[in-house]
Order: sequence, then structure tokens, then C-alpha cells
Amino acid sequence: MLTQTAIRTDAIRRPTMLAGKVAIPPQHALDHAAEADSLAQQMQLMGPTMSFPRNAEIFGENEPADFLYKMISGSVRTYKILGDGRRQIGDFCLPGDVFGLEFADVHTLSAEAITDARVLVIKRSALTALASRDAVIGRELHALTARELQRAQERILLLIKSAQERVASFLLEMAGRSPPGNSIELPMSRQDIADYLGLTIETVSRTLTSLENAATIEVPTSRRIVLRNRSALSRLNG
Amino acid sequence: MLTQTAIRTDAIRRPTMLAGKVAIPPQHALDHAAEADSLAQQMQLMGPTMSFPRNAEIFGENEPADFLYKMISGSVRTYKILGDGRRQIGDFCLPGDVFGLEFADVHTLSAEAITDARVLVIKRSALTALASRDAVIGRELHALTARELQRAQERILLLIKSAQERVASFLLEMAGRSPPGNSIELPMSRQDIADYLGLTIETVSRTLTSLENAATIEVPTSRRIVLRNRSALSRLNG
DNA sequence: CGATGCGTTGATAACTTTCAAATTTAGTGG
DNA sequence: CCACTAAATTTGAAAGTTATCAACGCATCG
Repeated sequence: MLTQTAIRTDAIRRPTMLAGKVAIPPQHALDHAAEADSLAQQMQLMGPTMSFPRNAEIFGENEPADFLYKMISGSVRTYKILGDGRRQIGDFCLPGDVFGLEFADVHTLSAEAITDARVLVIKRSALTALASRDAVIGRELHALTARELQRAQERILLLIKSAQERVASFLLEMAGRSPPGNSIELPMSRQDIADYLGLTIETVSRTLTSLENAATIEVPTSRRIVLRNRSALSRLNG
Repeated sequence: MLTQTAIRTDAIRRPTMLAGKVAIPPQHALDHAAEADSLAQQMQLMGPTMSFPRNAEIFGENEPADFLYKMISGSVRTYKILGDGRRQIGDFCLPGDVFGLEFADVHTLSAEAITDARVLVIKRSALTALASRDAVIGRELHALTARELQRAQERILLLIKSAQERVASFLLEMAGRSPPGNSIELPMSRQDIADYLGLTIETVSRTLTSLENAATIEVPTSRRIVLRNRSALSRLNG
């Protein structure tokens, strides 16, 4: 079968710890929004930031899940290597996203920087301690899990569809997570996209070309895509 | 494309309320296991049981999620109808399983009885009230969501695989949820299985026949399957 | 430059779906 | 209990989709 990458590029584990360089939000930002997003605010205060170069491993599958992470800049992929060598990408993480949150005590996925990335590192024990004292934090933690569950369920719906539908959904998803406008900048390679959608790199490439031929999108460079006809994409999306 | 059922059999909504008939566990069952599974015990005490005949709807997508449910006997499917009429089955629920737990206030899936089914009905507001008073219950509620997330992620891994691998995984999953032994009784139709695995009914049928020809399984009746060679199935599983 | 990595394109093979029909099973009324 | 009808499942043949294998273009980088 081998739908996906069989050969892994070895990830370098070469993080740059920027200890003490904690981003403290300006006070006025805390004034309003009362308990609106206290989790996010607490997290800002809890951990140092780390910088990872492109392709560096942030954590590996089955390693103890003592930390979780919040993207500051750059992009990260989480993934799992299957028994036969295929790679399934769990998620692409963009600034603001939280990843590495586990319920069990080991990571079920690995994580690598796609581009140079800065992340906030939060000690899990500190966060759970906080949650046990503050019900609001606890609820937000639960909400985070619930949102991940919802995303997983959307992905299930995506994976039963055709290649065209998967690629269209992917583009719309990325557009939704990108700055407003019709142009999206993809940080990830075609192989990453293929492993995310459960397709081969060739099928992804061909599908993009055919969407381009249909004037639904433009592909000025391989990493930049302009949506020309969103409704056609949404229609494909089902 | 139409991978899945396009025509739905109309579900009858004809539940039989057995109000007051709450199963109270014998006291000695509560003595030990202290807080081991207080959620399950609390739920026993909270709600009435309802009986649904085969194919009856238990709740519909987008209906208010005021209740959640715990299977007592029989089996239930949760599902979603897609824009183009396809049906994706979210889960098969067997005795002991909890379903209908939502984070938002409406159901994201519908639920129907596959066979005549008895379920415990729990008012969500009561449970969340309980959870806000008792941290243990809260944690168990969170654990329930986390477990669902894990199942969803396993399903994602399943859906990128070939038809043989999907069917093999399905059989192993059902075997794991059935009483010990190599024989499993499937409460659901081939169409249900197909809509669960993202395949057509014909592909499911053919795959089962080919597994039977390979002496990996036996199919004495269409609803009963005997695993003859689990390691072969696991190998297919990846 | 020549090597290397990434993306695209082409031809062919493998797999899954679709459409159609045969067969078995289940349900119903006599 | 049997016969009959409807529903579910299996099987067959053909078409459609995606993967695989191979080659090519294009950029980056030493």
C-alpha cells in the first residue's frame, strides 16, 4: 500500500533555549476579557520560549509528556510513523495553536518544526496543578481537548472523501487559519500535505494542477496558492 | 463519489420510557473501588432507563444536547448525513459505552438503535453540576472526552489504509469489545460497517469473502464471524 | 558547474466503486 | 409450518480513481 512517506528525513534535535525570555502581556490586555481566556494568559506566564530550527524534533512519540507547547511563530507538524513506515501527519500547528497536550503520560505523536519555530513551553504539572485550584482553567483545558476532538471528527469526514474533496477541504482549512485574503502561504511540503490527507505526493500535485486548470486556484509558486473560486472549492468540499 | 448509503431508512422515534426503574447497584459494590469509577456509579443513580426498538432514533443531529446516554443492553449507532447524502457512522455503541456527550449544546451526530436497546438517560445539567462540585467526577468526564479523542485518532489512522486493513482492524476492534473467544456477533448490517469504514457494502462483502478464502476468518452466518488466524489479521492491521 | 532536493508530468498497474444480477436470509400471512 | 415477498448479502463485469514506477524540470547550494 505505502500511501505515504516511507523514508524519514532524520530530525535534528537542536533547540535553542531562551530561558527567562518570557513574554509578559501588557497589563491593559489583562484588564478586559476578564476570565475570557485566562488559560492563554496563564500559559504566557508559565514557561520559557524555545526556538527550533527547521526539521528539529520537538518531542518524540512515546516520550514522557511532561510539557505542552504553544506556537509563537513558525509552524510545526505532529505525526506518527506506522508499522510499515508510512507517516501520518496529525496536525499542522500555526501561531496560537497549542500542541502536545496529552491525557496519558506519554506523547502519542511526534512533533517537528516545519519552519524555524518559536514555542512557549509549559510544564504540564504546573498547568494541572493550576487547573485543580482554578475551575475556570480546568474547564478551558477540557475545552481544548473537546476542540481537538472536534477537529479529529472533521478529519474523519474528510478522509472518506475523494482526493479532490480532500485537497479542496485542506485549502479552505488553511485559508481559514491564514490572514484574511485569498492568498495562502503554505509552510509545508507536498509530502507533508500528502501525509496529512492520506494521499500520495503525486495525487496532491495532480489535483492542484487540475484545480488550477479549472481556474479554481492559482499556484504562482509551489508554496503559495491563490483561491480564485471559493464557492467551487466549497462545493467540492461537500 | 457516493461511497456510502444515500437513502436512509426512516427512523421511528418510539421510545418506551421506563420512568423510575433506575438500576441501583447493591451496596457492597460501592464499598470498594472507592473513587475508582465514581462517575459510572453516579450515573447509575441519576437517570431513568429508556427502551428503543430497532431503528428508533434516540436523538438527531443539531438537537439540543440536554441528555447523555449509557448503554445497558443492545447496540446503537451514531452517524452524520453528509451534504451529498452519504452517511458516515461515528461509532457503534455496545453495553457500557457512553454516547451523546457533547461539549457544545447541540448534538453533532444523530443516534439510532441498531437492535432493540435499553439506555440509561442522564441529564447533562445534573452531571455538570455534579462535576463542578466534585473534582473527581470532573476529571472522569474529561477522561471520557480524552478517550473519545483517542478513538477518533485511531479511526483516522484506519481510514488512510486499504480496504483489507480497514476490515481487519474492524474485526479486531469488535473482537476486543466482545466477550472473550474467537467468535464475534455483529449487531450491525454490512451497510453499517461500510459506512463506518468509508467503503461500499460490496467492498466489505468481497473483503470478508477473501479473508474467508484465505482461512483467516469463517463466516457461518452473515452476522457471525469466527477469527481463525488473529496474527494474520493483526499483520494486515499494520 | 554537478549534485541534491522538491515538484510536476506521463504511462501503467492496482484497487475500489458502480451497475447489474443472482442468491440467501428474514419477515409475514395464511 | 409453509409459501411468498421483501430485504440483505454476495458475486460478476466494467469503469473510474489513485498508487506506483519512471523521467524530467527547476531551483538551491556547495
